[in-house]
Amino acid sequence: MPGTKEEDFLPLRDSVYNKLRNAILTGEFPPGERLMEVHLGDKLGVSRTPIREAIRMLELEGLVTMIPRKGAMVAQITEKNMSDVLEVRKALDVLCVQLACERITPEGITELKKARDNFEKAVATNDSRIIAQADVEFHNVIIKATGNDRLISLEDSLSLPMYRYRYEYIKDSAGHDNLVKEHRRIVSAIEKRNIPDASEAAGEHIDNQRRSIIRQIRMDREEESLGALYGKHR
Amino acid sequence: MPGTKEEDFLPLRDSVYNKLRNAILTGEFPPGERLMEVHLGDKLGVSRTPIREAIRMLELEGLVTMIPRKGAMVAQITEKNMSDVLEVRKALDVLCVQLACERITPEGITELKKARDNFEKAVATNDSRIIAQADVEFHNVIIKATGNDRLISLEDSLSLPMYRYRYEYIKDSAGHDNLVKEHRRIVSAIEKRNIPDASEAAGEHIDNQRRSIIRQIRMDREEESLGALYGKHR
DNA sequence: CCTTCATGCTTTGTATACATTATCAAGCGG
DNA sequence: CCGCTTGATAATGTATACAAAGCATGAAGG
Repeated sequence: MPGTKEEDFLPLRDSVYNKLRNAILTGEFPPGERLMEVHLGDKLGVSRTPIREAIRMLELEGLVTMIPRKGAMVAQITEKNMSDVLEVRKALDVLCVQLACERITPEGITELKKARDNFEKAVATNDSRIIAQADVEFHNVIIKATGNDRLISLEDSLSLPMYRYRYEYIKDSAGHDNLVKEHRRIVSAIEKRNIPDASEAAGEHIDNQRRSIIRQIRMDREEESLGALYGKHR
Repeated sequence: MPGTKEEDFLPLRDSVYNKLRNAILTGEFPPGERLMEVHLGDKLGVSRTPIREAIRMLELEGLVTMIPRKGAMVAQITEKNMSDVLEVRKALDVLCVQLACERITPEGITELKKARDNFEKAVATNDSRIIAQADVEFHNVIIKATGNDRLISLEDSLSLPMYRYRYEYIKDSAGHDNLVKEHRRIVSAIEKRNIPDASEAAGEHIDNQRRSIIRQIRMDREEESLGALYGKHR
């Protein structure tokens, strides 16, 4: 009884996809790591076919880069790259709260408040992992409230590349009070269906995230250069 | 010497992808058509493997729907679906012109004006195919001017589903004067780097498109019902 | 000593064979 | 006559075998 979940019922390619995605997001597979089909298939106990399909999915989400006849590697995280994603996400997050203002149902509002409270409880634990999880769920409630399926899937895939920085972002943000305040403001604006206020709050929320992530990337880069100086590379 | 282009050098999966995409966009494969791997492979003279990979790509772009263990079919176009896409595209198109206002180079402006003039010349021909092509190129200039790679690829894939309606949209829009006027306004606003004006113009541009496409979908649906009444189905 | 070409190994691209599952129809039973 | 079960069939899921291309290594020649 391996898997211990319903994992046994979903196709191998999805199972492989989940495993690879996790490995990338947690940093087990660092940027630049080559993804070789036979090797991975060997490691995961499946053939090349599901591996290939999983890698294709990851490519479309921007987590891996493929070069024809050369192979796939974990996508490099550049400042430009992340900046591009965040620019788009800002526009879409603002759209999300706007649509949520217009369309959220009373049940949705209840759910949203619950997610907000949940987040505050998570913050109290001071455990990055729990906080990150609660944060994702909070945003998912808003996104779902838009009722726009395309928007939902886009937000999902644009969030992925940043999860590699989520823990640091959570840890970093000096005192989580800011996050809590921002969430409260968003909830209150959506509840009052105040579109301008909600838009502004969502925009600032992303801007803060951007600042934190960009700083993190710059730190990583410096660390890397230092490592190179000391011959730690290779 | 088939292909007559460099098609012979790109992987089979990409070649298959292009062919299938075209067949869907031109309506040769109507919505609901099942895409069976063996059949397609037989028809195109390749094995199932490249077919599968091409279908996966099309799925990620929303042109086909896959159901595990059941197969793939050409995505149904519903009003909701198209409305969802257009809602997102409005936000992204507005973002495009905003960024273009900030970042476009003098060469970009020259190129933009050229694209605008080109479009007006295309309109003069009164040939839907030429007009549609010029319209796409005009928008591509703006999108490229943003310098945001992620935005570029997103716009690309969100435009695809609507190409199925592009010809009708072009034909439909009562006198193309409106389109010409809108393009002129956008160009002028970008040139002056007037973000509010550019945003408004881009927003209206999409709203017009939305109206036209929604109308078209409703007409299609009625036609379909009529066909059913007369027993034309199946 | 450097450059270049050839050769072999590694890896991806493609085809095909085998396994599994969903669908449909026919037959049996109520 | 209706419904359930069961089996045949056809399609997808997965594995593997074969082809071709890229890259590195090394040897030979200048």
